[in-house]
Amino acid sequence: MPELPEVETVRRTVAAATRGKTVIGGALTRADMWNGDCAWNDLIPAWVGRPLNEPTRAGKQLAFTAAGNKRSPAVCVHLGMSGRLCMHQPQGTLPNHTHWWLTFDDGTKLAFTDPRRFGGLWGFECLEALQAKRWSALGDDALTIGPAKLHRGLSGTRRALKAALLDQSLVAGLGNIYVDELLFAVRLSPWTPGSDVSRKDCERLVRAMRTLLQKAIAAGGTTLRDYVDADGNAGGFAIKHRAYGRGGLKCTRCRAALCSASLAQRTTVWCGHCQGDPHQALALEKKEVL
DNA sequence: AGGATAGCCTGCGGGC
DNA sequence: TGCCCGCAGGCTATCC
Repeated sequence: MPELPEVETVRRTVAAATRGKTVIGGALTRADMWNGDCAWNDLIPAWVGRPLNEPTRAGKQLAFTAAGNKRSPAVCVHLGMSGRLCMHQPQGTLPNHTHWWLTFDDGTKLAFTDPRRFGGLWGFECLEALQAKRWSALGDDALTIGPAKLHRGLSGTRRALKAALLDQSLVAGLGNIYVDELLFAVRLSPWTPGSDVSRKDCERLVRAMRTLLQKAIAAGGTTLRDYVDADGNAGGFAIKHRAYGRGGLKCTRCRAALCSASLAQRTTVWCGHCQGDPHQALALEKKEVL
């Protein structure tokens, strides 16, 4: 499931795979996957005959523009749960559930494929419009947010730390996997109320967040099920999960059995011994622990 | 108005 | 073998 490192890996591999190529056409085969205020049919003529710029990323979203045109229309791609952006050879058939693609002058295609359709596409008249109308709702990117900003965001809420970190308007790019891994790494309970997280903890969170995400990017993204980069490669398994998906297994630090419960509608795994806090028991009384 | 919660959607794996 | 059910989850809409 694409989170920040996977999306960043896609961004880099798409950039490399489309470099030097010119857009000659494309197709949108599922109109309901397209949103925003610039229609696909109005956008594509402005792209034909031009190469793509290197895509930009905000959190888990990518933006594409065409080169050689200062006010090129922009397409925002959000992969959602099961979305993929892959290059396909001229003779290859596009996979099922391919909703949109671009064709390049060498016959290759860049295709957006999303079986579950939790992802989507948004067209805007230019990159600035995309940023103003869509990305303005995002918090600072998880790779660049500072401890002060994070602390401000958390201090105003009593909701659980995990729920807050999943909130893209607070910090953009984290998903279920990396939040569980991050909280395990810094030994904070996912149930800690946001406003109980100290400034010092925020400094540790920011440091650990950058380390974790950068390691995952260096490994080509972590992979569980659906994710592949633009070349169709699964992410490296160099990043071993220490919390995510390990409910009931032994903690790699203290050998205690890892706890698993639902928090913010997400399966959440943590070590009740290493990450325990006074709020946990109270919070869990209201929840059913699995 | 913050915060919790349903619903969207398909593929896959476990159980029978 | 094959079917059915439950689960996976990012985000939006809706309700409390």
